[in-house]
Amino acid sequence: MATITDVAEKAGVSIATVSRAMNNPASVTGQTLKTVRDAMQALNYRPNRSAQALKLQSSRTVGAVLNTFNSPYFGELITGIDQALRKKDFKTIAEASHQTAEGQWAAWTSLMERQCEAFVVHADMIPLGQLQGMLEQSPTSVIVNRCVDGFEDRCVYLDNFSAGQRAADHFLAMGHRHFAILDGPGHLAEIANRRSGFEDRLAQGGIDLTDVSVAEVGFDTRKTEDAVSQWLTGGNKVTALFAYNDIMAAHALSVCRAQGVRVPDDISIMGFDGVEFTEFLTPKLTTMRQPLRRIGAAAAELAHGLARPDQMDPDIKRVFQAELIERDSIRTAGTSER
Amino acid sequence: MATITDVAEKAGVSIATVSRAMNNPASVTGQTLKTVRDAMQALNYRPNRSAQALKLQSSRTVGAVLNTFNSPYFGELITGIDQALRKKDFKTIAEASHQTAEGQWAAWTSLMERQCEAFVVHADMIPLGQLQGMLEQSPTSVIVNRCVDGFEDRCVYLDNFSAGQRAADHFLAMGHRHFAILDGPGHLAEIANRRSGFEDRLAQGGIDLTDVSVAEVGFDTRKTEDAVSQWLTGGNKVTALFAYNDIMAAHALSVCRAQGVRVPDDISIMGFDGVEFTEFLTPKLTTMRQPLRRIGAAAAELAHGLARPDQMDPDIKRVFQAELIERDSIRTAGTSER
DNA sequence: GCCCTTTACGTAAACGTTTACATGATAGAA
DNA sequence: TTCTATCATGTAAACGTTTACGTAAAGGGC
Repeated sequence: MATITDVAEKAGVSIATVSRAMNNPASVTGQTLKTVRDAMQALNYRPNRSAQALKLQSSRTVGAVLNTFNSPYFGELITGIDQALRKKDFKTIAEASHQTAEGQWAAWTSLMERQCEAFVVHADMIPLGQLQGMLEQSPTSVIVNRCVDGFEDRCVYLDNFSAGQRAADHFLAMGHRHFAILDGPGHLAEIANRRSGFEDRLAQGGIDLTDVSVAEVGFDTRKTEDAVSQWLTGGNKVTALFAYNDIMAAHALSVCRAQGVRVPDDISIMGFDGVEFTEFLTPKLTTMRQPLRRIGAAAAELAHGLARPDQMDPDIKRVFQAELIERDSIRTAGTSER
Repeated sequence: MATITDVAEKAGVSIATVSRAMNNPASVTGQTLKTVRDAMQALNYRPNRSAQALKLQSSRTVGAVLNTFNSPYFGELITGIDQALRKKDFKTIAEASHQTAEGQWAAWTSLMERQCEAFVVHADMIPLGQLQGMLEQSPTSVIVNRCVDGFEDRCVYLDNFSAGQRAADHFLAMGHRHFAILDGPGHLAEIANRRSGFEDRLAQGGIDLTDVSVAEVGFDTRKTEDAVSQWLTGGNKVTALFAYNDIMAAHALSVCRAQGVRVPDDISIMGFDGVEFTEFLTPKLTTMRQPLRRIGAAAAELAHGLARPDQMDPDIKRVFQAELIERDSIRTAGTSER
């Protein structure tokens, strides 16, 4: 790679002049500017951003810690982050943590070493205390999709409690009384919130929570299938199934189909996340959509603002509401059952 | 951020000793090592990778240019890339090009400026001549999913011609004679290859190619729906539909469902790519699977080998074959039709 | 006890930038 | 013509590392 010195030599000027020609063209004669630009062109010169970052103490980069790259959830999130940052003329570096606490730590610190100026971290596996400690130490880190006590102003997340409530409301309004929950990993605070909201409204609606079947299936699709299968064959008349994400809802749908159980006629299913493929399912899946792109963008803007306090937008939205997408996997209870 | 100088001061040694303590612990006394490590701990020291890269002239990073972040296709690809690089103790930086030639150029050069040592580039929009020029200039760039004349040894891709052939063979073997193709952007070489392969075998099978309906729908889902809708209502008895990707196949499925056309009874559909959600479709989609993760991994290994010729694995696979996943969206022709 | 080897550590240069400051030339005012 | 202000450019230091080289102390062989 050609360096600024090569360009300077070729153009017959000093490296300072080359630097000025790039960063402040007005401060250099038209003639010199042309010579320098020609030299850059001829040598295919590209500035070394590492050197630049070192000198300027600023990399114009924010790092993002994601669980994985190949999920529609994180795909949307990172797209939102990247789009927002692009507008600020910042770059994004993403690292995958593979959903382990160690991976999240490793990715986070790796991004710090790479001189990112701010961070958007999906830190769902890191224990609360440690997370708080890190947030204390790293003033430009923002946590996405988790609300951390004492650092609410540095968290951008979905209001899961309320989302759970509204999911329950919808089922209740459709007349459902017999519930099952395909639950995510219970140690994840936001998943727990969501379920709390759901059960909260169920209880208010007069449902005995001990009658609600809950299977904590985590990310295990096999467990999901077993649980659904059991609900379908057991005599407990579940008519409403709330899944903690769309993938699990899709698996539930498959099990129903395999067992000849009709959706929504025999059982209604609600997904969560609202990712693209839910639209292609049969029936089209009713789901609570997370505005992931906007969440990502808001988190990125917040992170950017933390790194550049003078440009901080004072009213960045931090708490987002899920949106119920009514499609075809839920119908009123009772019609085919009583 | 604490620097190596801070650590050296705190530990009461020179920066050289701190550096050695990190990179070659054996070259330092047990006592000093401990002092230094304590100081690093206390100051929460993280080495500055920019400075390191500058000095070492090596960033241990490869850059990847993708069309987008939120597609299952690129999700799988980048996962493969990242996994392979991780094994070599390299990092990945991905940039999204938004599927435009300018975006691909911008991402590529941006990654060069960020001192990546090698590149995995999805450069489907860059004109051939320019691409060849760039490959000439950048000896550690590898192109993924496109075969560039004269640079075959730096391309890792799917054998699309053969994939098209095998797709046709499958339809033919199932007795189909009336075809429609939902085609991608025709200017994309690999898409064209795929269609050539498909038509090649059709012709060999005695099909008159002028009888094959082709709609070049690109990425436009609306066009897809219109085209399918027309085939379904027209009198031309299409029984076999070959889509250039799974998304378009899913849309085709939706249109069929909306119009009361049964799949596969009335029409058989084959997708392409084999991404995860095809499994959740009804009927489960028969599709040609691209081994994207392996393709990504191979491309990454090749790129790494280019940057580190001494570690180059001489027999990295460059051409991959698609795999037919037989599911439920294709059945033998004739049963319900003649 | 002396010399040589080994060992542990420090000094300083270099990587590619940016920028404060210095310098020399040009132009305008007298 | 001379002095000064302005302007274009050059010089050199600094950013945080690594590492060749230098140096001083310790250890071993006689």
